Amino acid sequence: MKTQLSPDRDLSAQIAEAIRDAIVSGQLIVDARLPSEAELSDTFGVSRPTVREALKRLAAQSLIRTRRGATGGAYVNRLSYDEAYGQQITTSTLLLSMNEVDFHTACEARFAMERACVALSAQRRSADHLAAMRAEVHRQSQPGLSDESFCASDVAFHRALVDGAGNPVLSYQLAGAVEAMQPLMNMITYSARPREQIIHLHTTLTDALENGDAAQAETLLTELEQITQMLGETTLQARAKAKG
Amino acid sequence: MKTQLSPDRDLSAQIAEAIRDAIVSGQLIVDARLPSEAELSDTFGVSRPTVREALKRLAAQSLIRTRRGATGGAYVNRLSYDEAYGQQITTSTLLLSMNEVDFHTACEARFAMERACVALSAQRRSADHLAAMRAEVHRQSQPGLSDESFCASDVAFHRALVDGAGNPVLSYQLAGAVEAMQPLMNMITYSARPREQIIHLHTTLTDALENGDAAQAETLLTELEQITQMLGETTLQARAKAKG
DNA sequence: ATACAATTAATTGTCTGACAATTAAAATCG
DNA sequence: CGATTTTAATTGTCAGACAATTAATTGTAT
Repeated sequence: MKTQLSPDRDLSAQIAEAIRDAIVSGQLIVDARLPSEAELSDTFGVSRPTVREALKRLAAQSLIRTRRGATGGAYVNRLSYDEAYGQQITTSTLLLSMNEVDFHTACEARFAMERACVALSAQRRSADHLAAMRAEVHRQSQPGLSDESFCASDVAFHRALVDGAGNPVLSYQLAGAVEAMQPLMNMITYSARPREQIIHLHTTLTDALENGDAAQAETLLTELEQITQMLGETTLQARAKAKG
Repeated sequence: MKTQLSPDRDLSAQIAEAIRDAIVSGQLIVDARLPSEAELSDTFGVSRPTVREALKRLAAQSLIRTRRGATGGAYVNRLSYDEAYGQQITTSTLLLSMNEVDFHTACEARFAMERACVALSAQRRSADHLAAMRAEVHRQSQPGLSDESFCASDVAFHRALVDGAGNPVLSYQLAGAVEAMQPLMNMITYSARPREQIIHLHTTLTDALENGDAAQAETLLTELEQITQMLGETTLQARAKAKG
């Protein structure tokens, strides 16, 4: 662990960086215990508050966890898929909202990525995945469902589709991306007619995966994208009209 | 901003959460200035070090930036694509290394996602993208190139391919994913024969994009994946042999 | 000897108060 | 009016203290 600090940059940031490097490079392995705050103060030649600020930076990225008490201290955290999702989602969500990504771009990206794993899903999806998808389709066809709930169910449907590919890396990347786009997708108002269309496409898509027909599944996803794009456009136009 | 803190959880974590919520929900907009540390201490009823730990947590996620001086303070940060990349890459890299994702899975995910945008690239790639790709192919054919450099150039090539899709969301998601897999891809040793094959596929792939032939581009990517998978397997077998 | 209780030590969490460094604005002076 | 100095506000860092928590150790009674 590098202990040479330059005095002109934030000390806590440099210390956090040094420890992060040690973790990423494998010098500090999972569940390894870091020196106590007092020891770190000594080795880096800074005060304990400064060390603590550094440790909080790392804790914010789920790189370490801390525990009080006799055998307490800071331990290198095994980054779980769930934690990683969470961070990716907040990051992506902020990125999309702050940089004013338009609906069209977000939608295009989402469906492009989904098409990426539909071929694998057609080969590997389990009965559980198909059941989960059909369950969501059923929920979507319930009368009186709010737009938000319909949208949430839509996400769950696509999540099952993605998980069907049986590749955790793909699931991780896509789930993060799809969830991050939720705020944008949530702007849509789903009236009765498009809901019918979407539900029909979802049903057919599930059938296609059951039959291992990847090509048809891709075509159906493209159709879904077109409907979604149209709905988004309509919604935006309606808003612009209400505004002006 | 919620100021009600429960005494049994980390105060700095709760404060960070409260401010983060205010940012994500839009109560605090980009470039808004947070109250000074002294003011935050008062409103939350905690000491300044505690407030500072909370702010460092947010800074670690690039949610705020701080500046010293008269008009200094903590400001809500506009998350840039670069910062978001950086965070996604460290998170994904750690996730892959700590959870022992195998080469096959990582490789499959990478190429699946690349196929996701090749269709768009075939439509939209500019002359600049094609030029960048050809430049990397040229570098790859230089004699005496180290495996690591070859690999880095490979990433640059695929990065140009992805950017060619002209969708910043797609670029962001994919660039992060591809870079995170670098440590795994770097294990490969590229001997002369596979290099030739790869370079040939890269050239043909560039041509396909230039001609707008999406179908052929996808096929070529699949061939590239097969070669990469084979190389990975060979490398791993060689390592296992050397070990045992 | 064993089960249970009290003590102890190590460690993080928090507070107080102080001073240094930095920065922009305000005041001063030529 | 322009350049320089002063001032005020703010973050960065430090030192020392005490509270809270936790596990190990010690002590004690059965």
